[in-house]
Amino acid sequence: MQKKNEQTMSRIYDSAENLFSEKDFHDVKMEEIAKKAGVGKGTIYTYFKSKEDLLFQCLTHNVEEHQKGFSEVINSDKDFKKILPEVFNYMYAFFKAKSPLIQGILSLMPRLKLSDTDINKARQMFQNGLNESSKFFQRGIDEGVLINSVTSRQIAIIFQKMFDFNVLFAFYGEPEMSAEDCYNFFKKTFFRQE
Amino acid sequence: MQKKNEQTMSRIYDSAENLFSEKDFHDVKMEEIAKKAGVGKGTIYTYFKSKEDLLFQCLTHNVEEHQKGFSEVINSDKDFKKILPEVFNYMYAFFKAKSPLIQGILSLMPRLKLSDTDINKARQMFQNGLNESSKFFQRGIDEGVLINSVTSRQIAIIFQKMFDFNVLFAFYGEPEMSAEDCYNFFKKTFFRQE
Amino acid sequence: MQKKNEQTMSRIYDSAENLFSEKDFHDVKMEEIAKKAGVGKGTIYTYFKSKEDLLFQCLTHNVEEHQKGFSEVINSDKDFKKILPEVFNYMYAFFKAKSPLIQGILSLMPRLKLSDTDINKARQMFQNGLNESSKFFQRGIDEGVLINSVTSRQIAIIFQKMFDFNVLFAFYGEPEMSAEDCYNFFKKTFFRQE
Amino acid sequence: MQKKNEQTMSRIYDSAENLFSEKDFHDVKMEEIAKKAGVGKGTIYTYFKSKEDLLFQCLTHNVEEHQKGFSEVINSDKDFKKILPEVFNYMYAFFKAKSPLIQGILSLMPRLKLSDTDINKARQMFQNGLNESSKFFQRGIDEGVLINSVTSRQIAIIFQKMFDFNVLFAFYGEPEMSAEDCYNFFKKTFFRQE
DNA sequence: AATGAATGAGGGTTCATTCAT
DNA sequence: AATGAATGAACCCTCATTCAT
Repeated sequence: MQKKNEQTMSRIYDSAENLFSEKDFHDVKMEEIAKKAGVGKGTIYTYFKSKEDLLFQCLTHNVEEHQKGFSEVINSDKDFKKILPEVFNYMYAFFKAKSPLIQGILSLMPRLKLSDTDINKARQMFQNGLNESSKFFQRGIDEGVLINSVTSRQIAIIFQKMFDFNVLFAFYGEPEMSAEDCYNFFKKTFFRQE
Repeated sequence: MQKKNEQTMSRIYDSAENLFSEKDFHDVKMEEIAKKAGVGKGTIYTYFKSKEDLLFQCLTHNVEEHQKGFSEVINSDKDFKKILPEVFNYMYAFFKAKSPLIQGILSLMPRLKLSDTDINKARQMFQNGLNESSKFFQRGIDEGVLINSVTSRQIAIIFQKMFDFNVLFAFYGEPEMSAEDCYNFFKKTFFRQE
Repeated sequence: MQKKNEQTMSRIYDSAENLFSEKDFHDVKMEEIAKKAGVGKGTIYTYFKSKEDLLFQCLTHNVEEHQKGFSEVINSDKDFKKILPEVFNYMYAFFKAKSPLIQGILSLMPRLKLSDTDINKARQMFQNGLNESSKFFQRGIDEGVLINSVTSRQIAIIFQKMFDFNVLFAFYGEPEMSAEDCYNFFKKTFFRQE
Repeated sequence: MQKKNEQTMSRIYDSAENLFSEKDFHDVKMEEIAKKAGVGKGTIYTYFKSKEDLLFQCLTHNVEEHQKGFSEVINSDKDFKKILPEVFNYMYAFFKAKSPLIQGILSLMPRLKLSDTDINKARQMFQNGLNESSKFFQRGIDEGVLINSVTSRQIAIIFQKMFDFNVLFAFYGEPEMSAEDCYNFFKKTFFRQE
């Protein structure tokens, strides 16, 4: 019984994440989510309180997964310079898939009818993420690879934002930046000049 | 479309811009716009074809106004270093007010039922804006103030994005960046080290 | 002053009659009527109480005009058989142009917010029309041209309905009946067999 | 489109047919249909794409049902003269109930946003109806009961129109024709004189 | 008298959510 | 637990009518 639940829930998650990542919250219909998940519309409400809750759980689900993966990548023993390209590949793939989902949340969050507990949970989650990547970039600074005129926390934020650039680029008709482009750009901007 | 009363239109613009800047397209109700503008619901449709058209016109209206103001600021005779702080003040104020509106458009644009003419107009408008600011940053590069490891166009894009950072900052519970903070940050990142 | 009024009113009549004859009451917009009449929307309300009143006045206007013309045609001294083709030409032209207007009224009438006076006026008008044409067909019966197995009044009603056949014919994809076809049909149906 | 509950659909059909038969398309409100059907407003949209679609389906539904019944009546083995009064009873009852609905369609059809498939289906349906009754009247001609100075097709059309006479009669304040009156009238008009 | 900008009641339609099965 | 038919609040938009000029 529990197993079947897990599977159904998982299918709903996948479907919802896919759709929320693809389009705006209001343009994703519950019916669509149900259909893609291969379940009835009512079933979703067995697992999630509301559409907004579903979005929120998706975010949590995604970000936690992401941060687990991200931690694995950055907590390698190799030195900073060796890891960095991997980090970019990882982030690039993640943001390409999930950026709209996260953007959606960020702009929706203020109006989300969520409990304070939930909001704090989200905040904490993001905080942890930022802390984690800050530590990583601090390592870069400490190893003398990155400039120290900006803090590791600032770098971490810009780093995240960087993967959103493609939205603008697409709009301007510029070619998209590849993971490698991002890496080179980062290098130019934040690496210490020899 | 355009009928008579310049003032009514202006009031609708103001109201719509305010609301579209404050929340998501789907969460702004026509009635709300009308109420805030102090006009009847139907009046809006005397000036704008649809809600989507209204959003689009708001964008055009805003961006054009912004670019006029921006051009005035950057096309001063003073040298780059003197102008830069003013530019930051200007951009900061503008983005603080309009960033959500522009973000909204950017994420909505692909699904907007706009004529090709309108889309091209928008694209052109943004292109012009980017070109204008690119030229400005090129001046900074040419005058030896800015690093030349990134192109002026890239700087222009990062420059724009920078004013979005506060959205993330607010979410992380970090204190907002002031215009001056932005300026200092920019200096640290893009100024040539002496 | 009075003259100018007459002219404006006349232009509104023409415009409204045209449009009401062309399409359904609800599909004719006041703005459209005003535009076609070359007047402002508000002007119509100087002459007519409401859209429904306008429709009603149009009908009255038309039917009275029609009946005046019709009377002229049938009250000729020529004998019945001579006049009949002319009558068909007249009716055919009139119904081709006005049938939708009249149909519109007939189906709308029950819900028309008209004063009892107005309704009685309309009823009287139609009654007069029927009486007039009944008299004519009675002449045909009396002159031994028409069969006497149906009353003149019944003939008069069928006669009117006949000109509506083309609506059905068009729908069935049959070729329209010309005035002459109508005449021949009438002859076959109502003429006494020699 | 078609979901499950046959009964709900049936209730919507009945309600819509009633109302569309009673008044003009534009004067029938979806809410009214829903209320009369004892369902929620939204429920209608589970079964019908739009108001226009509902009207169209009503027509199809009615006409098909009518033609099935009509066929049963006329395809009896009894001879023409025996069947005819039954036919009149049947048609009279049907048109008394449905004529306004059909009239409504016919005048609305040109502006209905229907697919070509739908329009052709409708046309075909009406054609079949006409063919069926034409065949019947042809039998009357062949059996020497009806005059042959008009074609069976023409008779079929007049026959249909005859049941609309009451609309005009009501308007003129004449007493309605009963089924028997219609029959007698038809006899007078189309029966071969002995 | 003439205008047309302004109005807002009203209607069609959507869709998150519920609940009987 | 799962379903999907049913619901109705909510929303965009239309258009007859009004009224200040």
